[in-house]
Amino acid sequence: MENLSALAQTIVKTMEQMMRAGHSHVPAENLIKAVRKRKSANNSQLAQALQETLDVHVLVQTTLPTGETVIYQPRMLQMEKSVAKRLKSIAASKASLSPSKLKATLKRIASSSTLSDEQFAAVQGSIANKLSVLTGGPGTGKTTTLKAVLDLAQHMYLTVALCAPTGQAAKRLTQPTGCEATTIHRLLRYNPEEKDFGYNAGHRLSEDLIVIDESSMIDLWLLHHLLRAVKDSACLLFVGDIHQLPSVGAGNVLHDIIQSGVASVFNLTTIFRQGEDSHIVTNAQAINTGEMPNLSNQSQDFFMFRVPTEQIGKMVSDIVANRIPDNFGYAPEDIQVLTPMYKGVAGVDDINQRLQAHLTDSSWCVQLKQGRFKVGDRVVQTKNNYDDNVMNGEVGQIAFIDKKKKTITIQFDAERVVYSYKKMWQIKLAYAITTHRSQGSEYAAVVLPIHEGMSQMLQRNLPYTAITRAKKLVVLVGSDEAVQQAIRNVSATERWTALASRIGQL
DNA sequence: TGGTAAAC
Repeated sequence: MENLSALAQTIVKTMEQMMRAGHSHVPAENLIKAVRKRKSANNSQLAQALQETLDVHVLVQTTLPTGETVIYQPRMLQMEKSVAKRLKSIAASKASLSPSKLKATLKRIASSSTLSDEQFAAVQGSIANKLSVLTGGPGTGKTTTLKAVLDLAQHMYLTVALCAPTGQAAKRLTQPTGCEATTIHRLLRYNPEEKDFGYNAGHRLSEDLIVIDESSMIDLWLLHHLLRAVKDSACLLFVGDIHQLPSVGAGNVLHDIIQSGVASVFNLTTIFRQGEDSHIVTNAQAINTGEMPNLSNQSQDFFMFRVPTEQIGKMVSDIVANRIPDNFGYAPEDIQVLTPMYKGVAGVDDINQRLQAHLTDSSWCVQLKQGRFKVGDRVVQTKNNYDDNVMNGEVGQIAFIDKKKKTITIQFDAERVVYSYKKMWQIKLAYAITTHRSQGSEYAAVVLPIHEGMSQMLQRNLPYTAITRAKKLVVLVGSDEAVQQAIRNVSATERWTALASRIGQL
Protein backbone atom coordinates (compact mmCIF):
# COMPACT_ATOMS: atom_id res chain seq x y z
CA MET A 1 0.00 0.00 0.00
CA GLU A 2 2.83 2.43 0.91
CA ASN A 3 4.44 1.79 -2.44
CA LEU A 4 1.37 2.92 -4.33
CA SER A 5 0.97 6.41 -5.74
CA ALA A 6 -1.43 8.76 -3.96
CA LEU A 7 -4.05 8.31 -6.66
CA ALA A 8 -3.78 4.51 -6.51
CA GLN A 9 -4.23 4.67 -2.75
CA THR A 10 -7.36 6.72 -3.26
CA ILE A 11 -8.69 4.02 -5.57
CA VAL A 12 -8.06 1.36 -2.93
CA LYS A 13 -9.78 3.44 -0.26
CA THR A 14 -12.74 4.13 -2.52
CA MET A 15 -13.02 0.41 -3.11
CA GLU A 16 -13.06 -0.25 0.64
CA GLN A 17 -15.85 2.25 0.98
CA MET A 18 -17.84 0.45 -1.71
CA MET A 19 -17.46 -2.83 0.22
CA ARG A 20 -18.71 -1.06 3.34
CA ALA A 21 -21.77 -0.01 1.36
CA GLY A 22 -22.48 -3.70 0.79
CA HIS A 23 -21.20 -4.31 -2.75
CA SER A 24 -19.15 -7.39 -3.56
CA HIS A 25 -17.48 -5.62 -6.51
CA VAL A 26 -17.75 -2.40 -8.49
CA PRO A 27 -18.05 -1.93 -12.26
CA ALA A 28 -14.79 -0.32 -13.40
CA GLU A 29 -16.49 2.82 -14.67
CA ASN A 30 -18.43 3.33 -11.43
CA LEU A 31 -15.24 2.97 -9.42
CA ILE A 32 -13.50 5.58 -11.54
CA LYS A 33 -16.51 7.87 -11.23
CA ALA A 34 -16.41 7.55 -7.42
CA VAL A 35 -12.66 8.22 -7.34
CA ARG A 36 -13.18 11.38 -9.43
CA LYS A 37 -15.44 12.74 -6.70
CA ARG A 38 -12.56 12.56 -4.24
CA LYS A 39 -9.63 13.57 -6.42
CA SER A 40 -9.33 15.39 -9.70
CA ALA A 41 -7.40 13.40 -12.28
CA ASN A 42 -7.61 12.82 -16.00
CA ASN A 43 -8.50 9.56 -17.69
CA SER A 44 -4.98 8.37 -18.38
CA GLN A 45 -3.83 9.14 -14.82
CA LEU A 46 -6.76 7.17 -13.47
CA ALA A 47 -6.18 4.26 -15.81
CA GLN A 48 -2.53 4.18 -14.83
CA ALA A 49 -3.29 4.31 -11.10
CA LEU A 50 -5.85 1.52 -11.45
CA GLN A 51 -3.28 -0.56 -13.33
CA GLU A 52 -0.86 0.00 -10.45
CA THR A 53 -3.33 -1.55 -7.97
CA LEU A 54 -3.88 -4.48 -10.35
CA ASP A 55 -0.13 -5.04 -10.86
CA VAL A 56 0.42 -5.59 -7.14
CA HIS A 57 -2.84 -7.58 -6.78
CA VAL A 58 -4.36 -5.24 -4.23
CA LEU A 59 -7.35 -5.19 -6.57
CA VAL A 60 -8.31 -7.50 -9.42
CA GLN A 61 -10.15 -6.88 -12.63
CA THR A 62 -12.42 -9.54 -14.02
CA THR A 63 -15.24 -10.03 -16.48
CA LEU A 64 -18.58 -11.17 -15.11
CA PRO A 65 -20.72 -13.84 -16.80
CA THR A 66 -22.80 -10.88 -17.96
CA GLY A 67 -19.79 -9.53 -19.89
CA GLU A 68 -19.30 -6.55 -17.62
CA THR A 69 -15.79 -5.47 -16.56
CA VAL A 70 -15.62 -5.12 -12.80
CA ILE A 71 -13.13 -4.59 -9.99
CA TYR A 72 -12.89 -6.81 -6.91
CA GLN A 73 -10.85 -7.04 -3.79
CA PRO A 74 -9.18 -10.45 -4.23
CA ARG A 75 -10.66 -11.99 -1.07
CA MET A 76 -14.16 -10.89 -2.03
CA LEU A 77 -13.83 -12.46 -5.48
CA GLN A 78 -12.58 -15.66 -3.96
CA MET A 79 -15.45 -15.80 -1.46
CA GLU A 80 -18.10 -15.13 -4.06
CA LYS A 81 -16.72 -17.82 -6.36
CA SER A 82 -16.45 -20.27 -3.50
CA VAL A 83 -20.02 -19.64 -2.29
CA ALA A 84 -21.39 -20.15 -5.80
CA LYS A 85 -19.42 -23.37 -6.17
CA ARG A 86 -20.42 -24.76 -2.79
CA LEU A 87 -24.12 -24.02 -3.33
CA LYS A 88 -23.96 -25.67 -6.71
CA SER A 89 -22.17 -28.78 -5.50
CA ILE A 90 -24.42 -29.21 -2.46
CA ALA A 91 -27.45 -28.84 -4.72
CA ALA A 92 -26.06 -31.49 -7.07
CA SER A 93 -25.18 -34.08 -4.38
CA LYS A 94 -27.55 -36.76 -3.25
CA ALA A 95 -29.27 -36.37 0.08
CA SER A 96 -28.78 -38.94 2.80
CA LEU A 97 -32.42 -39.99 2.87
CA SER A 98 -34.69 -42.12 0.75
CA PRO A 99 -37.61 -40.54 -1.13
CA SER A 100 -39.90 -43.47 -0.34
CA LYS A 101 -39.31 -43.04 3.37
CA LEU A 102 -40.08 -39.32 3.03
CA LYS A 103 -43.34 -40.09 1.28
CA ALA A 104 -44.44 -42.51 3.96
CA THR A 105 -43.52 -40.20 6.83
CA LEU A 106 -45.24 -37.24 5.19
CA LYS A 107 -48.43 -39.21 4.80
CA ARG A 108 -48.39 -40.06 8.48
CA ILE A 109 -47.79 -36.44 9.48
CA ALA A 110 -50.28 -34.90 7.04
CA SER A 111 -53.25 -36.50 8.75
CA SER A 112 -52.57 -34.80 12.07
CA SER A 113 -51.30 -31.51 10.69
CA THR A 114 -52.95 -28.12 11.09
CA LEU A 115 -50.70 -26.48 8.54
CA SER A 116 -52.09 -24.48 5.64
CA ASP A 117 -51.51 -25.80 2.13
CA GLU A 118 -48.65 -23.42 1.43
CA GLN A 119 -47.04 -24.25 4.75
CA PHE A 120 -47.36 -27.97 4.14
CA ALA A 121 -45.82 -27.62 0.69
CA ALA A 122 -42.90 -25.81 2.29
CA VAL A 123 -42.40 -28.56 4.86
CA GLN A 124 -42.41 -31.26 2.23
CA GLY A 125 -40.22 -29.26 -0.14
CA SER A 126 -37.58 -28.35 2.37
CA ILE A 127 -36.86 -32.00 3.14
CA ALA A 128 -37.24 -33.24 -0.43
CA ASN A 129 -34.88 -30.61 -1.88
CA LYS A 130 -31.22 -30.08 -1.11
CA LEU A 131 -31.47 -26.28 -0.95
CA SER A 132 -34.62 -24.43 0.08
CA VAL A 133 -35.63 -20.94 1.05
CA LEU A 134 -38.61 -20.25 3.28
CA THR A 135 -39.68 -16.61 3.08
CA GLY A 136 -42.64 -14.56 4.17
CA GLY A 137 -43.49 -11.50 6.22
CA PRO A 138 -44.20 -11.55 9.94
CA GLY A 139 -47.28 -13.48 10.98
CA THR A 140 -47.22 -15.84 7.99
CA GLY A 141 -46.16 -18.78 10.13
CA LYS A 142 -42.48 -19.22 9.33
CA THR A 143 -41.80 -20.53 12.82
CA THR A 144 -44.81 -22.88 12.76
CA THR A 145 -43.61 -24.25 9.43
CA LEU A 146 -40.09 -24.56 10.76
CA LYS A 147 -41.34 -26.54 13.73
CA ALA A 148 -43.11 -28.95 11.38
CA VAL A 149 -39.91 -29.33 9.35
CA LEU A 150 -38.04 -30.25 12.53
CA ASP A 151 -40.74 -32.75 13.52
CA LEU A 152 -40.55 -34.36 10.12
CA ALA A 153 -36.77 -34.52 10.31
CA GLN A 154 -37.01 -36.18 13.70
CA HIS A 155 -39.43 -38.79 12.39
CA MET A 156 -36.93 -39.57 9.67
CA TYR A 157 -34.00 -39.78 12.10
CA LEU A 158 -32.20 -36.93 10.39
CA THR A 159 -29.72 -35.02 12.53
CA VAL A 160 -30.39 -31.29 12.58
CA ALA A 161 -28.40 -28.12 13.24
CA LEU A 162 -30.58 -25.12 14.01
CA CYS A 163 -28.86 -21.76 13.86
CA ALA A 164 -29.21 -18.01 13.32
CA PRO A 165 -26.81 -15.10 12.78
CA THR A 166 -27.48 -13.49 16.18
CA GLY A 167 -27.63 -14.80 19.73
CA GLN A 168 -31.07 -13.38 20.33
CA ALA A 169 -32.55 -14.89 17.19
CA ALA A 170 -31.10 -18.26 18.19
CA LYS A 171 -32.47 -18.03 21.71
CA ARG A 172 -35.91 -17.05 20.46
CA LEU A 173 -35.91 -20.01 18.11
CA THR A 174 -35.10 -22.54 20.82
CA GLN A 175 -38.32 -22.22 22.82
CA PRO A 176 -41.06 -22.67 20.18
CA THR A 177 -39.18 -25.40 18.32
CA GLY A 178 -38.03 -27.29 21.41
CA CYS A 179 -34.72 -27.73 19.63
CA GLU A 180 -31.48 -26.15 20.83
CA ALA A 181 -30.49 -23.34 18.45
CA THR A 182 -27.10 -21.62 18.37
CA THR A 183 -25.44 -18.75 16.58
CA ILE A 184 -23.75 -19.67 13.30
CA HIS A 185 -20.44 -18.69 14.89
CA ARG A 186 -20.93 -21.14 17.76
CA LEU A 187 -22.13 -23.89 15.46
CA LEU A 188 -18.91 -23.56 13.47
CA ARG A 189 -16.75 -23.16 16.60
CA TYR A 190 -15.47 -19.71 15.79
CA ASN A 191 -12.13 -18.78 17.30
CA PRO A 192 -11.78 -14.99 17.53
CA GLU A 193 -8.05 -15.03 18.24
CA GLU A 194 -7.22 -17.00 15.13
CA LYS A 195 -10.22 -15.58 13.26
CA ASP A 196 -10.96 -19.08 12.01
CA PHE A 197 -13.53 -21.80 12.47
CA GLY A 198 -13.22 -25.23 14.08
CA TYR A 199 -15.56 -26.60 11.44
CA ASN A 200 -14.35 -25.90 7.92
CA ALA A 201 -13.59 -27.53 4.57
CA GLY A 202 -11.30 -30.07 6.24
CA HIS A 203 -13.58 -30.83 9.18
CA ARG A 204 -17.23 -30.74 8.24
CA LEU A 205 -20.40 -30.72 10.33
CA SER A 206 -22.07 -34.11 10.48
CA GLU A 207 -25.69 -32.85 10.49
CA ASP A 208 -28.03 -33.93 7.69
CA LEU A 209 -30.26 -30.87 7.85
CA ILE A 210 -29.01 -27.33 8.48
CA VAL A 211 -31.70 -24.75 9.22
CA ILE A 212 -30.70 -21.09 9.24
CA ASP A 213 -33.22 -18.57 10.56
CA GLU A 214 -33.14 -14.78 10.03
CA SER A 215 -30.94 -15.42 7.03
CA SER A 216 -31.55 -11.96 5.53
CA MET A 217 -28.89 -10.79 8.01
CA ILE A 218 -26.16 -13.10 6.68
CA ASP A 219 -23.38 -11.53 4.67
CA LEU A 220 -21.10 -13.12 2.07
CA TRP A 221 -18.29 -13.79 4.54
CA LEU A 222 -20.43 -15.73 7.00
CA LEU A 223 -22.20 -17.73 4.27
CA HIS A 224 -18.80 -18.62 2.83
CA HIS A 225 -17.65 -20.10 6.13
CA LEU A 226 -20.95 -21.87 6.75
CA LEU A 227 -21.00 -23.55 3.34
CA ARG A 228 -17.40 -24.69 3.64
CA ALA A 229 -18.32 -26.50 6.85
CA VAL A 230 -21.47 -28.23 5.56
CA LYS A 231 -21.23 -31.73 4.07
CA ASP A 232 -22.29 -32.20 0.46
CA SER A 233 -25.12 -34.56 1.33
CA ALA A 234 -26.72 -32.10 3.79
CA CYS A 235 -30.04 -30.37 3.18
CA LEU A 236 -30.03 -26.61 3.76
CA LEU A 237 -33.06 -24.50 4.63
CA PHE A 238 -32.70 -20.71 4.69
CA VAL A 239 -35.51 -18.93 6.51
CA GLY A 240 -35.98 -15.16 6.36
CA ASP A 241 -37.83 -12.09 5.14
CA ILE A 242 -36.12 -10.51 2.14
CA HIS A 243 -37.92 -7.23 2.69
CA GLN A 244 -36.17 -6.60 5.98
CA LEU A 245 -32.95 -4.61 6.24
CA PRO A 246 -30.09 -6.09 4.21
CA SER A 247 -26.93 -7.35 5.92
CA VAL A 248 -24.58 -4.63 7.08
CA GLY A 249 -21.68 -6.61 5.63
CA ALA A 250 -21.09 -7.09 1.90
CA GLY A 251 -23.40 -9.21 -0.20
CA ASN A 252 -27.10 -9.71 -0.75
CA VAL A 253 -27.00 -13.43 -0.28
CA LEU A 254 -30.58 -14.44 0.51
CA HIS A 255 -31.79 -12.35 -2.40
CA ASP A 256 -29.12 -13.80 -4.71
CA ILE A 257 -29.83 -17.40 -3.71
CA ILE A 258 -33.49 -16.87 -4.55
CA GLN A 259 -32.68 -15.13 -7.82
CA SER A 260 -30.22 -17.79 -8.95
CA GLY A 261 -32.82 -20.54 -8.94
CA VAL A 262 -30.40 -22.91 -7.15
CA ALA A 263 -32.88 -23.36 -4.29
CA SER A 264 -36.57 -24.21 -4.10
CA VAL A 265 -38.35 -21.14 -2.81
CA PHE A 266 -41.40 -21.33 -0.58
CA ASN A 267 -43.05 -17.99 -0.03
CA LEU A 268 -45.67 -17.83 2.71
CA THR A 269 -48.26 -15.17 1.93
CA THR A 270 -51.27 -15.70 4.21
CA ILE A 271 -51.06 -13.60 7.35
CA PHE A 272 -52.55 -15.22 10.44
CA ARG A 273 -51.55 -12.77 13.11
CA GLN A 274 -53.42 -9.52 12.55
CA GLY A 275 -56.92 -9.12 11.14
CA GLU A 276 -57.38 -8.25 7.49
CA ASP A 277 -58.45 -4.72 8.35
CA SER A 278 -55.14 -4.08 10.11
CA HIS A 279 -53.30 -1.15 8.58
CA ILE A 280 -50.04 -2.55 9.97
CA VAL A 281 -50.32 -5.37 7.47
CA THR A 282 -51.64 -3.41 4.49
CA ASN A 283 -49.20 -0.55 5.02
CA ALA A 284 -46.25 -2.95 5.27
CA GLN A 285 -47.35 -4.50 1.99
CA ALA A 286 -47.78 -1.08 0.39
CA ILE A 287 -44.27 -0.06 1.42
CA ASN A 288 -42.84 -3.27 -0.06
CA THR A 289 -44.31 -2.48 -3.42
CA GLY A 290 -43.11 1.12 -3.28
CA GLU A 291 -46.47 2.67 -2.55
CA MET A 292 -47.20 5.29 0.06
CA PRO A 293 -48.85 3.75 3.16
CA ASN A 294 -52.27 4.90 4.24
CA LEU A 295 -51.52 7.66 6.74
CA SER A 296 -55.06 8.99 7.09
CA ASN A 297 -55.32 8.01 10.78
CA GLN A 298 -58.56 6.18 10.01
CA SER A 299 -57.54 2.76 11.35
CA GLN A 300 -57.30 1.47 14.90
CA ASP A 301 -53.68 0.37 14.73
CA PHE A 302 -51.73 2.83 12.57
CA PHE A 303 -51.25 6.53 13.25
CA MET A 304 -49.09 9.40 12.09
CA PHE A 305 -48.31 12.60 13.95
CA ARG A 306 -47.11 15.33 11.62
CA VAL A 307 -44.69 17.60 13.46
CA PRO A 308 -41.66 19.70 12.48
CA THR A 309 -38.30 17.99 13.00
CA GLU A 310 -37.33 19.99 16.07
CA GLN A 311 -40.51 18.93 17.87
CA ILE A 312 -40.24 15.19 17.15
CA GLY A 313 -38.30 14.34 20.31
CA LYS A 314 -40.78 16.10 22.55
CA MET A 315 -43.73 14.53 20.76
CA VAL A 316 -42.23 11.04 21.00
CA SER A 317 -41.85 11.38 24.79
CA ASP A 318 -45.42 12.58 25.06
CA ILE A 319 -46.67 9.67 22.95
CA VAL A 320 -44.79 7.05 24.96
CA ALA A 321 -45.43 8.55 28.40
CA ASN A 322 -49.01 9.73 27.97
CA ARG A 323 -50.84 9.35 24.70
CA ILE A 324 -50.45 5.62 24.09
CA PRO A 325 -50.94 4.60 27.76
CA ASP A 326 -54.01 6.87 28.07
CA ASN A 327 -55.68 6.02 24.78
CA PHE A 328 -54.67 2.41 24.15
CA GLY A 329 -53.87 1.07 27.58
CA TYR A 330 -50.31 -0.04 26.78
CA ALA A 331 -47.74 0.68 29.47
CA PRO A 332 -44.49 2.39 28.47
CA GLU A 333 -42.83 -1.07 28.87
CA ASP A 334 -44.88 -2.38 25.96
CA ILE A 335 -43.81 0.46 23.69
CA GLN A 336 -40.57 0.50 21.72
CA VAL A 337 -39.20 3.54 19.94
CA LEU A 338 -37.27 2.53 16.81
CA THR A 339 -35.05 5.01 15.03
CA PRO A 340 -32.46 4.68 12.26
CA MET A 341 -29.39 6.09 13.97
CA TYR A 342 -27.74 6.95 17.25
CA LYS A 343 -26.83 10.59 16.70
CA GLY A 344 -28.92 13.55 15.71
CA VAL A 345 -32.46 14.76 16.21
CA ALA A 346 -34.75 11.93 17.36
CA GLY A 347 -31.79 9.53 17.27
CA VAL A 348 -31.35 6.78 19.85
CA ASP A 349 -29.27 8.94 22.21
CA ASP A 350 -31.64 11.91 22.01
CA ILE A 351 -34.79 9.84 22.66
CA ASN A 352 -33.16 7.86 25.46
CA GLN A 353 -32.19 11.03 27.34
CA ARG A 354 -35.67 12.48 26.97
CA LEU A 355 -37.55 9.36 27.97
CA GLN A 356 -35.29 8.60 30.91
CA ALA A 357 -35.94 12.09 32.23
CA HIS A 358 -39.65 11.77 31.53
CA LEU A 359 -40.40 8.24 32.70
CA THR A 360 -38.25 7.58 35.78
CA ASP A 361 -37.65 9.68 38.86
CA SER A 362 -34.18 10.32 40.19
CA SER A 363 -34.43 9.01 43.71
CA TRP A 364 -32.55 5.82 42.87
CA CYS A 365 -29.85 6.48 40.38
CA VAL A 366 -26.16 6.07 39.80
CA GLN A 367 -23.77 7.96 37.56
CA LEU A 368 -21.34 5.64 35.79
CA LYS A 369 -18.67 6.48 33.24
CA GLN A 370 -20.93 5.70 30.28
CA GLY A 371 -23.93 7.51 31.72
CA ARG A 372 -26.67 7.63 34.32
CA PHE A 373 -28.82 4.63 35.25
CA LYS A 374 -32.04 4.86 37.26
CA VAL A 375 -34.28 2.26 38.87
CA GLY A 376 -37.04 1.56 36.37
CA ASP A 377 -34.90 2.30 33.32
CA ARG A 378 -35.51 0.25 30.22
CA VAL A 379 -32.14 -1.20 29.17
CA VAL A 380 -30.66 -3.53 26.58
CA GLN A 381 -27.87 -6.11 26.75
CA THR A 382 -25.34 -5.40 23.98
CA LYS A 383 -23.25 -8.58 23.96
CA ASN A 384 -24.13 -12.26 24.26
CA ASN A 385 -23.81 -13.26 27.89
CA TYR A 386 -23.90 -17.05 28.02
CA ASP A 387 -23.17 -17.18 31.76
CA ASP A 388 -26.49 -15.53 32.57
CA ASN A 389 -28.30 -16.58 29.37
CA VAL A 390 -28.95 -12.99 28.29
CA MET A 391 -28.34 -12.37 24.60
CA ASN A 392 -27.34 -9.28 22.70
CA GLY A 393 -30.50 -7.29 22.02
CA GLU A 394 -32.55 -8.50 24.97
CA VAL A 395 -34.41 -5.73 26.70
CA GLY A 396 -34.99 -5.53 30.45
CA GLN A 397 -35.70 -3.14 33.27
CA ILE A 398 -33.50 -1.99 36.14
CA ALA A 399 -35.06 -3.45 39.29
CA PHE A 400 -32.54 -2.47 41.94
CA ILE A 401 -29.36 -0.49 42.48
CA ASP A 402 -27.13 -1.49 45.38
CA LYS A 403 -24.68 1.33 46.02
CA LYS A 404 -22.80 -0.52 48.76
CA LYS A 405 -22.14 -3.63 46.70
CA LYS A 406 -21.89 -1.57 43.53
CA THR A 407 -24.32 -3.75 41.64
CA ILE A 408 -27.36 -3.22 39.44
CA THR A 409 -30.08 -5.87 39.19
CA ILE A 410 -31.86 -6.11 35.87
CA GLN A 411 -35.09 -7.97 35.22
CA PHE A 412 -35.22 -9.52 31.76
CA ASP A 413 -38.10 -11.52 30.36
CA ALA A 414 -37.13 -14.79 32.03
CA GLU A 415 -33.93 -13.91 33.90
CA ARG A 416 -33.07 -11.61 36.76
CA VAL A 417 -29.40 -10.77 36.54
CA VAL A 418 -27.05 -8.92 38.89
CA TYR A 419 -24.41 -6.77 37.16
CA SER A 420 -21.44 -5.25 38.91
CA TYR A 421 -20.87 -1.61 37.92
CA LYS A 422 -17.80 -2.89 36.08
CA LYS A 423 -19.96 -5.15 33.91
CA MET A 424 -22.40 -2.37 33.05
CA TRP A 425 -20.51 -1.55 29.85
CA GLN A 426 -22.63 -4.36 28.37
CA ILE A 427 -25.81 -2.42 29.14
CA LYS A 428 -27.32 0.59 27.39
CA LEU A 429 -30.52 2.56 27.77
CA ALA A 430 -33.20 1.14 25.48
CA TYR A 431 -36.21 3.42 25.43
CA ALA A 432 -35.12 3.77 21.82
CA ILE A 433 -33.04 1.29 19.84
CA THR A 434 -31.99 1.29 16.20
CA THR A 435 -34.26 -0.39 13.69
CA HIS A 436 -31.32 -2.63 12.78
CA ARG A 437 -31.15 -3.96 16.33
CA SER A 438 -34.88 -4.61 16.42
CA GLN A 439 -34.76 -7.15 13.59
CA GLY A 440 -36.37 -10.38 14.73
CA SER A 441 -37.95 -8.80 17.82
CA GLU A 442 -41.59 -7.87 18.32
CA TYR A 443 -43.34 -5.31 20.47
CA ALA A 444 -46.96 -4.51 21.24
CA ALA A 445 -46.51 -0.91 20.10
CA VAL A 446 -43.84 0.72 17.95
CA VAL A 447 -43.13 4.46 17.70
CA LEU A 448 -41.09 5.51 14.68
CA PRO A 449 -39.62 9.02 14.39
CA ILE A 450 -38.90 9.82 10.76
CA HIS A 451 -37.61 13.09 9.31
CA GLU A 452 -35.66 14.20 6.28
CA GLY A 453 -32.49 14.83 8.27
CA MET A 454 -32.10 11.05 8.50
CA SER A 455 -31.24 11.31 4.79
CA GLN A 456 -29.20 8.27 3.75
CA MET A 457 -30.83 5.99 6.31
CA LEU A 458 -34.19 6.60 4.71
CA GLN A 459 -34.49 3.33 2.81
CA ARG A 460 -37.57 1.36 1.91
CA ASN A 461 -36.63 -1.58 4.16
CA LEU A 462 -36.37 0.72 7.14
CA PRO A 463 -40.04 1.66 7.69
CA TYR A 464 -40.98 -1.86 6.59
CA THR A 465 -38.78 -3.50 9.22
CA ALA A 466 -39.84 -1.03 11.91
CA ILE A 467 -43.59 -1.29 11.44
CA THR A 468 -43.57 -5.07 11.07
CA ARG A 469 -42.06 -5.29 14.58
CA ALA A 470 -45.43 -4.11 15.94
CA LYS A 471 -48.14 -6.56 16.94
CA LYS A 472 -50.87 -4.08 17.86
CA LEU A 473 -50.00 -0.47 17.21
CA VAL A 474 -47.74 1.74 15.08
CA VAL A 475 -47.23 5.46 15.50
CA LEU A 476 -45.12 7.45 13.05
CA VAL A 477 -43.85 10.86 14.11
CA GLY A 478 -42.47 13.27 11.54
CA SER A 479 -43.23 14.21 7.96
CA ASP A 480 -44.93 12.59 4.97
CA GLU A 481 -42.02 13.74 2.81
CA ALA A 482 -39.56 11.69 4.86
CA VAL A 483 -41.77 8.59 4.55
CA GLN A 484 -42.03 9.15 0.83
CA GLN A 485 -38.28 9.63 0.53
CA ALA A 486 -37.64 6.35 2.34
CA ILE A 487 -40.04 4.39 0.17
CA ARG A 488 -38.52 5.73 -3.05
CA ASN A 489 -35.00 4.87 -1.96
CA VAL A 490 -33.92 1.31 -2.70
CA SER A 491 -30.21 2.03 -3.06
CA ALA A 492 -29.30 -0.08 0.00
CA THR A 493 -30.69 -3.24 -1.59
CA GLU A 494 -29.42 -2.50 -5.06
CA ARG A 495 -25.98 -3.85 -4.45
CA TRP A 496 -23.42 -4.88 -7.01
CA THR A 497 -23.18 -8.61 -6.41
CA ALA A 498 -22.55 -11.42 -8.87
CA LEU A 499 -23.43 -14.47 -6.79
CA ALA A 500 -26.58 -15.25 -8.77
CA SER A 501 -24.90 -14.99 -12.17
CA ARG A 502 -21.92 -17.04 -10.98
CA ILE A 503 -24.27 -19.80 -9.84
CA GLY A 504 -26.04 -19.64 -13.20
CA GLN A 505 -22.74 -19.93 -15.04
CA LEU A 506 -21.51 -23.08 -13.28
C1' DT B 1 -18.73 11.89 3.75
C1' DG B 2 -22.03 9.38 6.36
C1' DG B 3 -24.82 5.36 8.50
C1' DT B 4 -26.33 0.67 9.98
C1' DA B 5 -24.17 -4.99 13.25
C1' DA B 6 -22.45 -9.24 14.50
C1' DA B 7 -19.59 -13.11 16.26
C1' DC B 8 -16.02 -15.45 20.69
